[in-house]
Amino acid sequence: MAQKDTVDRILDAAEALFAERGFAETSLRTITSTANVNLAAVNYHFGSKKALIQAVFVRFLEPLADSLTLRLDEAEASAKELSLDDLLVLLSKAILSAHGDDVTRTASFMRLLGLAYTQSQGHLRDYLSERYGRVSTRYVDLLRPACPALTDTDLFWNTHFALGAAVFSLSNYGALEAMLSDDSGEESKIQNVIRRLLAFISAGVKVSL
Amino acid sequence: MAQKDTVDRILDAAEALFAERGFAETSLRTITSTANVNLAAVNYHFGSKKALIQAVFVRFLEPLADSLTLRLDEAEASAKELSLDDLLVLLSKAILSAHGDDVTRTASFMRLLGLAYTQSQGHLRDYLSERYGRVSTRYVDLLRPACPALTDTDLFWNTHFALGAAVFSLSNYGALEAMLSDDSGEESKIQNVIRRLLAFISAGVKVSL
DNA sequence: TGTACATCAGTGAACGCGCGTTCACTGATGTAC
DNA sequence: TGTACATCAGTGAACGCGCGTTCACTGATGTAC
Repeated sequence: MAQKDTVDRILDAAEALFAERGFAETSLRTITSTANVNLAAVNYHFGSKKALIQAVFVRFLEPLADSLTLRLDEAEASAKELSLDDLLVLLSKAILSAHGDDVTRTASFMRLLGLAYTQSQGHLRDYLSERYGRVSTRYVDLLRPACPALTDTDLFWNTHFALGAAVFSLSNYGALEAMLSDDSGEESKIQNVIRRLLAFISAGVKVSL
Repeated sequence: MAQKDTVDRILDAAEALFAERGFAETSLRTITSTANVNLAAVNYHFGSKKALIQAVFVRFLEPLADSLTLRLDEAEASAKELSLDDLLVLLSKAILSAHGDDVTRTASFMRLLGLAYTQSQGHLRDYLSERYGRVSTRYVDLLRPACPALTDTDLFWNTHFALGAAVFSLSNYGALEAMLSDDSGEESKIQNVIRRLLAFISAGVKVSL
């Protein structure tokens, strides 16, 4: 077949359009016409719009969770202590490598994560935390010994500040990049921005009240 | 009159409901019935739903911009150098004092700011940056001498990381607080969280690549 | 002071529209005997 | 090998519904002379 099959075409279009406009603002008619697919195909393959939203997240997060689990296994097997920076680098590598270095797609998916938090997608939050709670808990548990000076409350808030910085800046990456004057050129390339972000987070997370 | 007048009741209901659910997910019917007001009153007083959204932002941001301008005037008149921490404290005091220490309302408004960034409210972004661009540019210009070690690009990205940490964590404050176990009690009071946030930001913003 | 008119906040009902979903249907492929 | 039936991806048209907006209208208050 010259084209990808229907299910993938729907997921591709939905992912891009949701990231661009949000969930409520993207209609099934827009998705299906972008995907060159019949309107009824979404309900045929996924059952509902809600289920389509979940499927978009699962398609992205499943490889990410696998990659993260694998890297954590390796790191723990090596038996040496994992520093905060080790853990940050590990996470960012897992995120970036999970989809074949398609950095743009990763950045645009960050928008979806941001939307999932801000928009009232309760069904999605519950679904994702049920499905990926284990690996994220495991990661946070490794953060504790890496930051021995911090109380649990310190760590809780600092990780959420860090999450906010990451989600917000990556999800607005396109708009932010456009704000920088053209002559800064190389400096704003996304890999550089991620290095900046990691440095920012690394400094912030270590702070205790 | 026993009740506030119609315009204020509409704005109160809209602010709360938008923050809770997002713009597209909140219908005029929900707003007007919450406000005990006729459905047509929104279009009568504001002209359209878009204009209502803008009015909600203006009602909150106008006192904030005034308060910030006043404090910047005072600080610059004192003629002593403003450190990064001086500037952060100044901004957070301006934000918190702009609405009579109603911290909860301030936190819920942060959700609206987050939504304005993530949801496709292009009209809103343009409108707000036209209206409040001057005072925010003035603030950023003061940040530069306070962080002499940073290049403009450093400062650009670091301020946006900081903005992300602030918007995300305050806008999800309710949900995050609920995640903390009950026995941490006082520790999560919002004033404490803001102190934590300022410390996090202060450390992060100083970082250069 | 009294009358005529203008202004304005607010109302109730209806408008057309785009939405997610449903349903009867088609046509291709696979399976049983 | 041939026929009958089942399965399944995909389709076109329609469904009812909730949405933002409009419009003719009411009733109270203010203004002019």
